[in-house]
Amino acid sequence: METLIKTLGEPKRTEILRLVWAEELPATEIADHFPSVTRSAISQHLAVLRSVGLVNERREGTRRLYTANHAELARLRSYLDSFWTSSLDRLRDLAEADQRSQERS
Amino acid sequence: METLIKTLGEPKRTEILRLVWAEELPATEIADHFPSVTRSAISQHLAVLRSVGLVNERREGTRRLYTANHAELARLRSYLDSFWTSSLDRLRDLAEADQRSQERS
DNA sequence: TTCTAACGTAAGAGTGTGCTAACATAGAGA
DNA sequence: TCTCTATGTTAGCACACTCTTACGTTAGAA
Repeated sequence: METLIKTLGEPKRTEILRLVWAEELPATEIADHFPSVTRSAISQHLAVLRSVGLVNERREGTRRLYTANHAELARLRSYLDSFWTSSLDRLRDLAEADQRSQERS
Repeated sequence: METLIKTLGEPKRTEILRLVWAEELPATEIADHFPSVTRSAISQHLAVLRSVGLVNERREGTRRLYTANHAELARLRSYLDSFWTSSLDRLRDLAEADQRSQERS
């Protein structure tokens, strides 16, 4: 999960994720969306996204077509949700501990 | 938003956030939860969390009490949600463009 | 088979990040 | 006032990260 978050900390990678979210795109076309950096840089970003499973790769001849892996981003979403639910658990635990201490007094 | 994600990319900071999620804690007590690193390291992490608004600080004498800022994490959650909604928009746009091209043929 | 397009990969430079050690500050008591 | 506790800050080291340049690979076209 930590590597997943770190991967999204890079703005170009989240932008790539947006590009391939609803549309399958070849690497070159993705790189064309970033005129400021080299194709190599984008290729390396794609490698990172692939390594953490945020995108899927499909080969077609010499081309490599990428799509976003929605499920993996969904995992991050529910991870954030766990912050809230675990806080409810924690509040419950605190309340119970407080009640026990009052019972003792 | 980028800095917000980068802040959570560090596991000790998310752990700190969990600690102060439902309970106000002084800096020393937070640092005590991390025997492997110096108090100074935790102090620096707290400074980062404070700078992006993920925690609130309250001073009481020489102590500084920290609580999580739930609203800021909620912002990140809805940012992730925007990935899905924007994809719906994008799918709609693609569908409409496709329909127009079919109408032309 | 020889070219070329579409990729990935390796090496190195420059920059950022987390940590420790040492120092600074500010209240609370004695 | 002197001291102790709680805490932040700074300098510097080690490591990780992003980018460019240069090179390697593979599949189709000529």
